[in-house]
Amino acid sequence: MAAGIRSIARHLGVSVSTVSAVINGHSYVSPEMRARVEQYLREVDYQPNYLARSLRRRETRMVGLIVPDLANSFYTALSRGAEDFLLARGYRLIVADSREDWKRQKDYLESFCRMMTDGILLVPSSATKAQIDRIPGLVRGRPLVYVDRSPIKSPVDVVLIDNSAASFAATRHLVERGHRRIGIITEPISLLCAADRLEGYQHALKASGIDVDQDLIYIGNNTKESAHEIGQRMLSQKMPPTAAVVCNNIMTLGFLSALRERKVDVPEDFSVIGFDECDWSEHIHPPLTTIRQPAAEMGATSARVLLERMGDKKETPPSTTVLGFDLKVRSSTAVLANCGSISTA
Amino acid sequence: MAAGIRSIARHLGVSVSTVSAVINGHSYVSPEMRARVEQYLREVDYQPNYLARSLRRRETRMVGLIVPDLANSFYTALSRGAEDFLLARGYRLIVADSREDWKRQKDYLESFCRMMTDGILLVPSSATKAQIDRIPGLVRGRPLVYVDRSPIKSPVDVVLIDNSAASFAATRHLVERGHRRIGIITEPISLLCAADRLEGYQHALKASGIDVDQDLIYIGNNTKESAHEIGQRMLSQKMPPTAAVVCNNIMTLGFLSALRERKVDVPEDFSVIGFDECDWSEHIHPPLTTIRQPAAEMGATSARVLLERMGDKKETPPSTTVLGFDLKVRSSTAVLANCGSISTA
DNA sequence: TTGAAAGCGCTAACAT
DNA sequence: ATGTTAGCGCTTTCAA
Repeated sequence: MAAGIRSIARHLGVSVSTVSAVINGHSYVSPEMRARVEQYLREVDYQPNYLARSLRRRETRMVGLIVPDLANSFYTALSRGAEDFLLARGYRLIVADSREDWKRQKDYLESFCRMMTDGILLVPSSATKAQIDRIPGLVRGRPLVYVDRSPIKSPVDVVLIDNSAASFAATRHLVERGHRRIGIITEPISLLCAADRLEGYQHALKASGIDVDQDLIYIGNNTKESAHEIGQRMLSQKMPPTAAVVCNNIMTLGFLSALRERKVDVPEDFSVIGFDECDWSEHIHPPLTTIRQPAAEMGATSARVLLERMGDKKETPPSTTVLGFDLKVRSSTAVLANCGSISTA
Repeated sequence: MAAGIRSIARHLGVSVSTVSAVINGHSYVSPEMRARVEQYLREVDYQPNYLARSLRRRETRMVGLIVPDLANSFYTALSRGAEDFLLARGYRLIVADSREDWKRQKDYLESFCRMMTDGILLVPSSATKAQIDRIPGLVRGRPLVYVDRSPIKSPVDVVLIDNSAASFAATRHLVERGHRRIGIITEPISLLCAADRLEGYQHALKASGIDVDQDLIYIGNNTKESAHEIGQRMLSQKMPPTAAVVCNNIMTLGFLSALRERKVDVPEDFSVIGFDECDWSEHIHPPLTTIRQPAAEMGATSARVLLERMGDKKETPPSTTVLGFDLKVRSSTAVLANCGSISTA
């Protein structure tokens, strides 16, 4: 159907290599010849077949990105950051959504390899240690960089924020508001990101002379539902906390709805601080205090690191790039009104 | 690097076609041979090169989807619906984000063609009529279906809801709450979707004996910012409306923030009804009354229509598939407290 | 400056 | 049941 280089050459009475040369802007083609070919190329609106080109060139100029939840606007922002950076350098970005599912992630990793993407950006989904260790093998030597989350001790490049410090800041913010019983709702701690956040939280408590209470540490799975369930459970405890740091913005929504159901007012009765800035962060009730991660920058930076790795012949050892974060204080965190006791059903 | 079919054949002392036959599950290979080959395939963890396979087979089993705003969860839901449907049928989905930008959309359309996707799902970005008319040409005969939005009178398959009826229902809901001055914040009316919504709105007003006031029709560009600016302008009018239907969920957020700035309380002073259900719809203040579109179903249905079109040799005329919607009433729409006058700065 | 020809890794006739 | 071979559409030596 679509005109190929061959038929074009035949039509023009020139060789395929000449046509190819003008398509690829090689300099030795005579101006007249170039004009004639270009003219015709435009006429038939020639579109190169990337399959053939990539097969021959042995590069696709595509990079794949896998995120655990594309419905989470943190990851769409990250994706746009990476896309813009790559587009400006002649690469296309293919994004895939693992939905926090190991199988899906594995399939995408495999697909990307089969599609011959030149490199892979991965926000690993939570998984078992054994699964996580399989990742480097799955990409079969292709350049890979972990973004936002990373395995504990990884043999590949990583780009993320200082999650420990971020969580420390969040927790300290709550302590400064007078809270002593502070909970944390975290992701499964199979990944460094979650482990660091937990660590920062514990560190902040200790630094303030508060004992870490294991009953105040809740593990969710990054869904609204799990956070909702955690909220229910939390409020049924004998001594519920008066504040919580929630490590994922989707979980924040689920947690807030549990509080609302139990008629626990935020921030009068309970303070909440979330991770990641969203479209709706300032629109929900009450406007949410959050730890803001530079999502777009994270995407762009990881793309840069990946491109560097791709162009690196001398096996430079894996790098770790740490980005900044900041605390955006809104209305969801406040000094407790009736210190110490909150109404639970 | 990666083992190819050729080196595998050589290693096994068999021909490439035999290896190819077992890879593709052709039945005429003897059980022993099959076992031996499969065994080795597993051993080296053979991954077929999709570029080569697709080039040869002249099909990629990939379909491309372009949405205007991936940060809008309506479109991520749509995308997941399409992805699940396609995956189950052996197709992969590539999603791209045009960011409501014609140039980006055009580039992706072109990219998809060059990548030889077998079909394309398109939620067209708003654009000029001339641009929209170019779309069928850009895909160069590739199967295409418009999703959610479509050009007025399109020569290709379309899947959407009855936007006119949806907007009618939204407007009527407001009328039933006693509102007479009702505004509509819509997308650029270059596409049928927006035109229909405007039409449904006007129809509902007329059906209730209310004159359509051109000053109550606002055209935004699907960004928070544009809706915020519209909100400002609206509240500065001599006779502002007391309610509005907002045709896009991102614009709803921007519009609400304008109301908040002007200290106009929702729903006491002003009622708002939005389009599309989001994670945060029930979490914002106040919980939002919305028209719910079946996003995932829309994705799946459009994928089905596309596959049918792809497998259709006899040029069946373009179809239009209309999906249902419903009205989810929450707290953002109410009877006006102080009928008729609202406080504007 | 242009052309001829050899593949990239795979599939699918077409032999055998 | 297995092997030989001709491409898919392109890029890229290499020769002319």
